[in-house]
Amino acid sequence: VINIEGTILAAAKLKIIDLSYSPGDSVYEHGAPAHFVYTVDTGALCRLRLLPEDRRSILQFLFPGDGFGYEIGRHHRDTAQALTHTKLRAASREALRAAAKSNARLANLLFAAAANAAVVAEERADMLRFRTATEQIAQFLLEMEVRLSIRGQIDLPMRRYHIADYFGLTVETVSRTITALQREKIIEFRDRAQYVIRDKRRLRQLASDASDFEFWSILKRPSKVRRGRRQP
Amino acid sequence: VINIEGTILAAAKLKIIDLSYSPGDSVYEHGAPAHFVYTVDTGALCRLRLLPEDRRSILQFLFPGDGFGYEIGRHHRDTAQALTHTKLRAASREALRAAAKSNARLANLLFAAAANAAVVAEERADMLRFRTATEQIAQFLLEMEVRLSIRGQIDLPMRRYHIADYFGLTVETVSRTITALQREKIIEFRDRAQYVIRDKRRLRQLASDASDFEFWSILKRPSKVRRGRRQP
DNA sequence: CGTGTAGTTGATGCTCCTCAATTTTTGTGG
DNA sequence: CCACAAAAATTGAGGAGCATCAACTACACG
Repeated sequence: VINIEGTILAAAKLKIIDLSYSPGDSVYEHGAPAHFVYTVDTGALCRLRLLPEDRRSILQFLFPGDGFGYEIGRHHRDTAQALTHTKLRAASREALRAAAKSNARLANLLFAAAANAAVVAEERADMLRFRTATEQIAQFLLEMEVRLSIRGQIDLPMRRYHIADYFGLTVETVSRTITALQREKIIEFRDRAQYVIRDKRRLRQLASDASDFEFWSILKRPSKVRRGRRQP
Repeated sequence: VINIEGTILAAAKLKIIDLSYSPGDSVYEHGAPAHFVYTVDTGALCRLRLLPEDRRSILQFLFPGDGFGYEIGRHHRDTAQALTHTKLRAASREALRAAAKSNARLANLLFAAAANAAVVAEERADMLRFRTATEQIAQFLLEMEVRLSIRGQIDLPMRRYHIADYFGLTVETVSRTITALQREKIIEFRDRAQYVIRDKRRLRQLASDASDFEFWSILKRPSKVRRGRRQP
């Protein structure tokens, strides 16, 4: 949940362990004892939760600099999974807690990190409530550019179904939306992972309001556009 | 965001101010300088955010014992509004911060409160993603019973549109759902505010899975297809 | 080569929203 | 206390957005 960054671990003067994971590996699983806190050195991960009926909910994608793994209770409430080859640095949660007990400065850093996490989580709840699929995915593509782009080229570490589970959509909707954005020449995918933003102004506009984006009609354009109403 | 409870304020030995509000009064508004943190003594409030196009988003309902108003930055990011006659206790945010700087125990209490707020916010984001209107409202009615019931009778301090803005639904959907629950004799409303839970078992069941609830049963045939399967 | 996984595309329909009309409740002044 | 206006809540019809189901393509890997 909470972004325990490298600066915090340095302030605590804790012993750091280096870890390495391959795509698909779990750093920890739901229900496991929460012994460590982690920060991402290189690579990409996601925090997820399994729901009834084979659904998954992805809480967060994690990139270099992000922290995760801190729990209030004794056990992890989520699962952390590597998306690519990933290197982490870990420190003992108990040692961190013990250090915070006598070190007011450290405790205040932790407080600030947790308060920030709460704000971010509330913002996200807001996003999920009111934005359409197109708005959310446009926003997502913009954010991934900020974090991942190399000379304008973005290499997505996650699959379509990760994006779907992050927003509570289906893979079909994600696919259709991305296809529509390509047809409009707003983005361009070289393969399934690599893309370039061609029209950032329109993408930004879509991220804030997709109401004038005629999503389905664009998809149906090759064939005749049927506006005929369904019979009751 | 963060639940700064009375116990925390007591630990900080801060000067406490007593405040009183009438229904509709704002405790603070979006953009105002964040000078104080508050705990609810009596009454009910909500934290909300105004969105484009006359939409509102209610982040949280607040009842006796709940804390609110703490901000990371210098200004409030939300608005806090009284729903009923309300009494609050307030303390200076700066004084709290200053006390935490030298008091590691206090700083750790603040950290725990913030970490808890982050967990709650993440849970809520999850709720909003995957649950239907019926599931969310059933859950809501159960939670209000826990916090507000007096001898089995619940007196809702909020309007229908507050509930709608809390879940990102419309008042019409909230109204239809509540009417359906009454029709099924699961709950019973005396007036718009006061209700009694008549069949808690079924309400609990609906809160976790409303797929077999024949919601539009009067108008439409029930569907036997459940949402959310993903199997080849 | 088959087999499996990821992704795309199409047809159909459920859930909830929008708009509009109506009823009920609340608040105010005579 | 009632009359009246304003606000809140309910009800109905129809449509938008996304899910579901199904079929198909593309690619990886033994």
